[in-house]
Amino acid sequence: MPKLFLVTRSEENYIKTIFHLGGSSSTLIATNAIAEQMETKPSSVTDMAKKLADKGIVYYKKYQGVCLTDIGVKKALSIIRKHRLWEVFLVEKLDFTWDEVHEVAEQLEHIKSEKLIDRIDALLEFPKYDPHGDPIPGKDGTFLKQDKQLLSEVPLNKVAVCVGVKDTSPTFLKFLDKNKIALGDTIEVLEKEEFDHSLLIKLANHELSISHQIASNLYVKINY
Amino acid sequence: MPKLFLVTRSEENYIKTIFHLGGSSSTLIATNAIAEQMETKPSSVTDMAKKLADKGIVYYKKYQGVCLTDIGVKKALSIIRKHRLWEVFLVEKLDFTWDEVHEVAEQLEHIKSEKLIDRIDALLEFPKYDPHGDPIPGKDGTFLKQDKQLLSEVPLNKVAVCVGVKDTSPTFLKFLDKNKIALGDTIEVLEKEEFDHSLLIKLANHELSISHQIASNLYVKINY
DNA sequence: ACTAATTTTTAGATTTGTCTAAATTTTAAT
DNA sequence: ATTAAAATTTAGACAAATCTAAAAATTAGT
Ligand SMILES: [Mn+2]
Ligand SMILES: [Mn+2]
Ligand SMILES: [Mn+2]
Ligand SMILES: [Mn+2]
Repeated sequence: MPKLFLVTRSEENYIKTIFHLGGSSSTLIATNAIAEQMETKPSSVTDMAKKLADKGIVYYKKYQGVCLTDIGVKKALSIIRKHRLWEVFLVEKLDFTWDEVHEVAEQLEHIKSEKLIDRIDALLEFPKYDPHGDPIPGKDGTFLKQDKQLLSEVPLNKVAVCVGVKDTSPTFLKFLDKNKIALGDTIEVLEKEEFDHSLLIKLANHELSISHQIASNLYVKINY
Repeated sequence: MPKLFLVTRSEENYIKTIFHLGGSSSTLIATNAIAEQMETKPSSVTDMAKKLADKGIVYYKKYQGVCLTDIGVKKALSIIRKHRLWEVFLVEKLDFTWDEVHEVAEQLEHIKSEKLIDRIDALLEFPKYDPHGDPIPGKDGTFLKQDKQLLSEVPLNKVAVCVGVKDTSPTFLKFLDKNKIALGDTIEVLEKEEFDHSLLIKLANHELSISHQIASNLYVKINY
C-alpha cells in the first residue's frame, strides 16, 4: 500500500548512507553521523528523517536516530546493486580504472529502469563482486556477507589473498596500483614492526613495507 | 569566461527543447511552443528563459521568444549526442527495442562524464545514426544534416529507402514493427489514393496500404 | 544529582523550479 | 484605428532541499 514509487535522488542518497552506516539492522544511526558522512548539516538530516519516516522507509526516533525499515533495506540494496553493477560495467566494458568508477556510478545508480540494470547484469555475466571487492546484492535482495578481514589483523607468516578495500578513495586505490597490489594477489605477512605497526609483506614478485594505515584498509581472506 | 559548468538537469531539458523547436539558428521560439512541448506552463518558461539568458545560453527577447546562443547550441548538441549514443548502446548492446530506448535515454543523457560518453562512442564504433535514423552530433559539435524527405512526398513509382522516423513515439514505432517496416528497407510507392491521401507501398516481401499520417512520419531517401 | 558539553531539533530564511491568477503586451479582426 | 483575442509576463504562492542560529534534549563529568 505505501507508494514507494516516488523516491527522489536525494532520498536515495540518504537511504544508501544510512545503510552503509549500519542502519539495516535495528541499530539507530545518529543524525550527526549521517550529516558528517554526507557532508551536510544535522538539521537537514532531521528534516529528511521525518520525510523518510512518513514514507515508511526509515524508523525515526526523535533524538535517537534512524534505521531502515524492511522496505528501506530493500531500496538500499537496489541502489547499491545498481551502483556496483555500473562500476563493473565501467571497468569491464569501458576500461575505466577502479579509482575512476565511483564518481560516475554515483550518478548512474539513480537511473530508473529495471530492465536496464538487469540487462547490464546479464551483459556482465552476473558478477558477484564490484571492482573494489564489494559484493553485489542480488535482484531478489540477497546480500552475501563474505568472510574477510583486515590485513592489519592477519598473523605473522600467514598467506592471504587480497579481496577488497575498505577505503575506496582514488588516492588509496592509486597508491595500491603504484605499489602493484591488486585484488586477487597473494600476500604473506613477513614482519610486524612493533614501533609503528607497519608491516613487511611479500607479494608475488616483490616485498614491500606498508604502514598500519594501509594495512587496515586492505581486506584479505586467509588460505586454509 | 561565463561559467557554463553548472547546468542543471532542468536547464538541459529546456536547452534541448529549444534546439528541437528550431532555436539553433536565430529564429526566436515562442514561450508557448516551449511550454507545450515540455508539458509545462508558459510562465515557467519565461522564468527559465531569464535564467538561461543570464547564463549566456539563450538570447531572450521579451514577448518575442528565445533562441540559443553559440554556447547554447554547443550545449544542446552535447546533450543530443549523449541521448542518441545511449539509444544506440541500449539497442546494440542491451537488446532494447527502438520503442523502449527514448525514455531511458532521457535519463542517461544527463549523466556528467565526458570520458563515459567517449568510451560508449568507441565501444559502439562511432555510430553516425541513432536507432530512429537521427544523426549523432560529433564530439566537436559537427552535425550532419542528411537529405531525407517524408514518404508522403515521394512521387509515384519511385523507389526509396527508409532512413528515419519523424514521430518517435512507442505507439508509432510498434506500428512499424507490426507492419514489418524497418530502417534500411526499400519502399516503392505504387498508388496514391486521392480521397484520403493514403499510399499503397511495396516492401521487400509484401504490399501495404498506409494512411497519410503514417506516410508523413516516415523519412526516406530516394535512390538515384 | 547537577552542571556542562554535546547532540539534536526547531524556527525561519534561501534557492530552484514550478504553479495560478492577474496584468501587460502583441497580434488579429473588424 | 479600435477593439477583441491570444500570447506573454509579472506577482505571489508552494514544495523540495538545503542552510544558520536559537532552543531543547540527551549524555557525560564530577
Ligand atoms: Mn562506489
Ligand atoms: Mn565499489
Ligand atoms: Mn530519443
Ligand atoms: Mn532517437
